[in-house]
Amino acid sequence: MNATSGTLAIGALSKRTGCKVETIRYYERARLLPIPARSPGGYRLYGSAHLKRLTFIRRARALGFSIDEVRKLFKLADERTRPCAEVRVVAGAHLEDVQAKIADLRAMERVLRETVAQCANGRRADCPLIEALYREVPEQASHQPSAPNRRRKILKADQ
Amino acid sequence: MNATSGTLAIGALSKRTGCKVETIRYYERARLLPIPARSPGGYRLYGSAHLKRLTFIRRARALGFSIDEVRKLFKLADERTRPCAEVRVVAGAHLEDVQAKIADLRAMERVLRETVAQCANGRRADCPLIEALYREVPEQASHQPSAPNRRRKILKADQ
DNA sequence: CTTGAGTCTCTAGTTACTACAGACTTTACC
DNA sequence: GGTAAAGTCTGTAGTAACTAGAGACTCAAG
Repeated sequence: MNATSGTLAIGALSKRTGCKVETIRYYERARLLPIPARSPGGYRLYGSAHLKRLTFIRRARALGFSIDEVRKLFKLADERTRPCAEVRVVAGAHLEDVQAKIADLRAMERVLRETVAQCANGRRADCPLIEALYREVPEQASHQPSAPNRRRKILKADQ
Repeated sequence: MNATSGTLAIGALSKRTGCKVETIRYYERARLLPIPARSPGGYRLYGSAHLKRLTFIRRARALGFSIDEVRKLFKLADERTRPCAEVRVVAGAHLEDVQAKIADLRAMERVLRETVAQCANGRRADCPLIEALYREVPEQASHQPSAPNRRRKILKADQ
C-alpha cells in the first residue's frame, strides 16, 4: 500500500521481516514495538524505525532471548551511555542459560540413545525403554542453576 | 495419613515422587493419572499403581517427552503386545527432536559467545552485541524439521 | 473439642504466540 | 464510478504445562 514516503502497512512489514502480522500486533501490545501512526481508516503505518526495531526483536528472539530480555536489551540500547558492560551481563547470563540447556539436552540424548539402541534389537514383550521409565526417578538434583536463576522452565520437572 | 493398607494421600504421593500436589491434580485432569479412590471426606487416595504411573510420567517428562507423547507411551506400555518396535518409533522421533534442539542451541551459543567476547574487551559506546542485533535477520530457513514435525516451538521464531 | 495442617474445587495467571469471527478499509479492475 | 477481492481492524479464546491463590472443608493429634 501507500508507496509514498517510507510507510509500510502491517502486511508489508510482515513480509520484510518474516514476522507474522498477528505477532507484530502482539509485540505492540507487549510494548516491544512503539505504537505506530494510523491511516485515516485506522490502518497501522510503520516507518523505518519500526522496521529496525522489529529486526532487532526477531534476531534476539532467534538467539533465544525472552521477550523480557529483549525489553532489557532495548533499554540498554536506547540509553546510549556505556551499554557495553551491562549488555554483556544480560547476554552473558543468557549464554549460561543456553549452555545449561544444552547440557540438559545432551544428558537426555544420551539416555534416549542408549535405551533406544537396546530397544532396537529386542524382540521380546518387555521393552527396555518402558522398563527404564518405570524405574525410580533419579534425583539428579545436584545441578545448581548457574546463577540465582529464575528461568529454565522448559526442560525440567524440577522440584 | 492413613498408614493402613498401601494408600497415600496426595501430599504423601507428592513427597514420594517429588511432584507437586497441584501437578498431580493437573495430571489427573489431563487423564495421565487414573481417577483415584476418595476418603469419606473427599480426599484422594492413591495406591501403588498410581505411584508407579506417576514415576513413569516424571521420568518421561524429565527426558523431555511431552504430555502427549507420555500418553502415547502409556498406551503402548499398557497393551503388552509387541510394544518394543512402536515404542522405538516414538522415542526415536523424540530423540531427533532433542538432537535438533541441541543443534539450534549450539548455533545460538556460538553467536552469543563470539559477540559477548567482542563486547568484553570493548569500551566504546557502540556495543557489538547491540549492533549485531540490529543487523538483518539471517534467513536460516533451510533446516528441515527431521519429520512431519509439529513440535519445536521453543527455540525458533520460525516462519 | 479445638487447632493446625492438609486437602478440596474453581478460577486465573504464566510465555509467546496463533487463530478465529465479524466488521471495516483499500486497492484493482472494468 | 462501482464492485469485488484482499488487506486490516478489534476482541476473544486457544495452545503447553503447569503454578498460585481464595475460601471452604477434613483429618489427626493433643
